[in-house]
Amino acid sequence: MQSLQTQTSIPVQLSSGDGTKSVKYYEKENFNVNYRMLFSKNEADELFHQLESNVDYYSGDLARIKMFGKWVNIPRQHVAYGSNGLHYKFSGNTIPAKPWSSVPCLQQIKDRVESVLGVTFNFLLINRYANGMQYMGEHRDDEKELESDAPIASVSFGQERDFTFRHKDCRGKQKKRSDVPKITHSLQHGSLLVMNAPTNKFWYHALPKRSHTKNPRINLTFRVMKE
DNA sequence: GAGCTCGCAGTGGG
DNA sequence: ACCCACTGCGAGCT
Repeated sequence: MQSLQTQTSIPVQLSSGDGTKSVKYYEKENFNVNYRMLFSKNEADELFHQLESNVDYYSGDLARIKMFGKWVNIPRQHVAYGSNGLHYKFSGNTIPAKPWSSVPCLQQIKDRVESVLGVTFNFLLINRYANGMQYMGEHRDDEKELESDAPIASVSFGQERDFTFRHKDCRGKQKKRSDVPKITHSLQHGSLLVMNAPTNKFWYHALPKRSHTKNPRINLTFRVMKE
């Protein structure tokens, strides 16, 4: 495990280009995030293909959220998997988890993540961004049913996209502080990004629009839910 | 390379 | 966690 202490650079950069080593970002300001490649190019290509062929995303009511009193369609596709009757509550909606066995390659990916991290996950949210116009706005994963001490493991396939972090005190017109840098990092095909506690209490994250980007990205976030 | 313009990216507030 | 309005900026062009 290679680690990198970054004090000042904006955005934070990877220290190694070979793609096989883990990179740890600075732990100032309660930011504790690791990034590494998890699958070879060939493995990632194959898994991306299998996910594209076998994952059925939610539609209709399960693809909507309520925000500021208005129901809107999410600007991406999503679906959840997990053990026995778990579900995911956010923005006024409740997303049920399908069984792991509905898509054969999920267990393989889960096994790889768990063996690398030494953590057992019971829930998976898959988000698919068909192109650069699809995105996810800034938010924290603060659902009550998430085990808040457990890491969140985010595996990426397909189109490389930027991912951003912003400290909670550096938002809004009357922000409390402006001295904490915004962090931008690219998520590569076959990579693993791990958000460790307490990052999610202090930092918002987003997958911003990239209007020139044409190709789809699939993201799998493994979580630990209270059962 | 200065100036312009138009689209994109970022932000804030509902 | 979205949508919209607004702003600043920068790539591309002349």
